[in-house]
Amino acid sequence: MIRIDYRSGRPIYEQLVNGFEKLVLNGCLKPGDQIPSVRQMALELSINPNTIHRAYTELERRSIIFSVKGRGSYVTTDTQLIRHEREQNLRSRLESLAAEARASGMSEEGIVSALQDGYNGIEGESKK
Amino acid sequence: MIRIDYRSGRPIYEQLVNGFEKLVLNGCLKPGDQIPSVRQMALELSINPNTIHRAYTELERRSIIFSVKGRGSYVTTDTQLIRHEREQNLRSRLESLAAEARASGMSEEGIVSALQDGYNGIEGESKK
Amino acid sequence: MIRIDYRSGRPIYEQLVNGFEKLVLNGCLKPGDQIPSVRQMALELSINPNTIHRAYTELERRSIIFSVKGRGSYVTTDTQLIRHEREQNLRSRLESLAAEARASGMSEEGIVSALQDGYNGIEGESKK
Amino acid sequence: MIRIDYRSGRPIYEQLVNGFEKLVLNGCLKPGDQIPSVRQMALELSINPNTIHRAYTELERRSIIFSVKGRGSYVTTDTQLIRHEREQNLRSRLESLAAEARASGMSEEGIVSALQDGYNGIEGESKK
DNA sequence: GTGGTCTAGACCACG
DNA sequence: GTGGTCTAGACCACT
Repeated sequence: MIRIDYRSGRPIYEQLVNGFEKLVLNGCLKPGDQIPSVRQMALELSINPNTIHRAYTELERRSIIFSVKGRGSYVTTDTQLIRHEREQNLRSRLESLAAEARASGMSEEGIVSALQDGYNGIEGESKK
Repeated sequence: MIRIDYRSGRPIYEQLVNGFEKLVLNGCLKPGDQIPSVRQMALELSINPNTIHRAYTELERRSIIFSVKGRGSYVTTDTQLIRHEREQNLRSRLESLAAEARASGMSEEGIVSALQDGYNGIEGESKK
Repeated sequence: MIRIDYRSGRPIYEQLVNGFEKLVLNGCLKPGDQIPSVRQMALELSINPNTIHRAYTELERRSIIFSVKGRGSYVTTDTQLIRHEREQNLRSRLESLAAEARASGMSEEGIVSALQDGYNGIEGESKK
Repeated sequence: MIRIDYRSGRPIYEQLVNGFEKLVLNGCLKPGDQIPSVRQMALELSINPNTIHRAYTELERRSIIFSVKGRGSYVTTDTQLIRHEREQNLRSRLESLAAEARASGMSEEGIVSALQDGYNGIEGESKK
């Protein structure tokens, strides 16, 4: 479900948080879905349970999941929040892409035009 | 220089091609730079030389590098082409991001606004 | 179907690519036709399957054929593309013949006149 | 110097005649050059000397070579004739190419334009 | 030493 | 069965 890159230098718990966040925003994990228990996850990935726990705590802090003592952890049922998160996520990706495009000398008009092409479904073969 | 993810299922040669392409478009590899020889690369990554060669062949087909028998392989000196590729690359990423945003129900105005914020350097601490 | 000249020094895979390209532009292979499988071709010509595969890959890159995993390889159904390729092919042959004629001291008028004779069907028994 | 394709079905002597003709028109064989003796040629190619002889006879009939009893065979010194042959050769190739182009539906203007591009040295990369 | 071609044989995913 | 990827090792041409 989630793959960890141990050589990337990025903290494992951060990779877990981003991984789950992505799955939820994706729709791969739907509101109310139960996610694997800390122990199960630890076994699957051969990772210390404390690391998993730290990731789940952060996800709960962000209200992306909620945990019920003795039962397990579940994806938030607040679809409003998910939608909002998804939009925030897209916004930040758009912003940084735009910043990168600017740094590469691309004009604002060029950026907007590319964006509109994508929005209006001009199926230019993306680079894959 | 380039890291291969052996578990991703993506062909190694493809990861190599994309990796080098990124380094060149980045500017990490500059026009005229010599890139590691097929055999050296094979040793570094513990990959069969044929696989490296396949990647280099594809890169040469795309005019991103050129190879000289008995000498080695070099980044293209055609800065025009690099600039053009970089712009195409940004364009396609913008387009697919816009398409994804649309699929998530984001309005066109929202997209353009996020984009302008990024372009004009509003440094929203992006989450990732 | 295609004959390989092993003593020519030209790579086998290149001869295969040119051979198939010619058959398709000729019309000997029609849009949608299935071409022999990699293994069958390898047996027929007593050539390593990898070499055949390399040729097919290049043909697919040029959109002259397309391959379907588990099914086989087929001539492109894009007749537009075939027509365009055929014209490009003729153009480049005309250009290089004209360049050769010029190098041999033939006048431009002479070339155009020969060309018109051929176009208008003066069936001079050509020597070959 | 000349390679024979035994599987092509074209008579060997004809391949020899065309081969020598090409070498002379090329300039690879210059006026006055001695060409290999019938016996030497027969040994080199492992071909019956009679076949070689037949080819030489035809070449002599066309005045492309001349033979001196007891001495050997030589390329004609009549540069006028070579030039003329070369031009005839080019003419016939132009004619048949034009006929082929017409059969493929190419317009006369297109043909003439391609030809002029080649004549005036527009170095479009030829297809190789 | 370099890149380029070819062979041989393995394993996978697809149908 | 099909195509696709990868490995291993050979030989060549070039410098």
